Amino acid sequence: MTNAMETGMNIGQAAKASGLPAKTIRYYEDIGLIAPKRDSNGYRSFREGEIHRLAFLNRARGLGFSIEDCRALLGLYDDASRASEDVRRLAAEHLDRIDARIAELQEMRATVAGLVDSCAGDGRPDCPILDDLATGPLSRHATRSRR
Amino acid sequence: MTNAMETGMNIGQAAKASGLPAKTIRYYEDIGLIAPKRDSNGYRSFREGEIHRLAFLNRARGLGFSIEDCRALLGLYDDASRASEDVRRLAAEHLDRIDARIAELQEMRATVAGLVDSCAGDGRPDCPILDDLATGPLSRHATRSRR
DNA sequence: CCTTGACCTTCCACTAACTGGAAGCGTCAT
DNA sequence: ATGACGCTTCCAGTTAGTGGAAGGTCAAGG
Repeated sequence: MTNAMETGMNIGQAAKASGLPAKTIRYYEDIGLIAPKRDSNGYRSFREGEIHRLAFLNRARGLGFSIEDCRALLGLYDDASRASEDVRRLAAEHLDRIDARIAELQEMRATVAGLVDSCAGDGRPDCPILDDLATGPLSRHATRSRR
Repeated sequence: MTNAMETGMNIGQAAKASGLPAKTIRYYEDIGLIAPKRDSNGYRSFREGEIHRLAFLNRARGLGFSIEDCRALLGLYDDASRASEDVRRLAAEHLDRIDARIAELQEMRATVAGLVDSCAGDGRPDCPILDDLATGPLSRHATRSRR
């Protein structure tokens, strides 16, 4: 049997229960993602609902959703009359961003791997990596798509 | 034959020639990556060497090297007695970081793609995405490797 | 009662790599 | 000389926290 009068966890307990560092929890309160009650001594008091929200945030952030995405997701989570379409769209857009980022990184990877391969990596100064950086194509601001 | 008295480009020309925005060039000077001379009117004056360095930076940044990596790479570039080993190691470490990041993103991608697939995305409120976020495993601070 | 140590509080500063904008000269063509 | 640019500096904001200082609170032990 648990106590009838649930007092709520303090931030250290909430951190353990949610998996988030206490600092991060305070930060999330600062930016309005959560709003725990305070005890008479000024300590934050987290109960089931808040812990849940924190775990939700931990998971969403772990999947790479931005803080603003998380804010929107929590809003939808709280809204019983939401349309799952809205949630799905948010996630699908995030998926697209992940895919774009992966593609970008894979392109970098290919180039950098080529450079590493081309370099002897010995004590001599000759280095195709530096040669390439010095004379290779201008990539970033010249060719990368604007958004 | 080019002019015997090279005057040097001003920042706008240097931006065009290097592919970097003027703002970024000023920033690179601030943090000590370049040190262009000044004309009598206070304008920066870039010549071949500086333009080259800027293009080098543009390319290295485009390959994802950090500013500090770039500083080190430029240092090696300037050092005729460098060992290509040092350059190669820098690049190889960067490659490892890229690979780690790609792996991380691919894991996110798989999970997010699964969530998107599972959601009807219609007008009804039922949403497996929110359900998963609310109850799924705590990923980030719970399981991710510390460094 | 007092102290010690582990919590908790707030607030300020710092991170990476820029980007935007304001205020104020310089330059050039009309 | 007037307007349109281009250049200068400096300040602020971006993302998502993290680190640390200064100080209040609480439970246990002496």
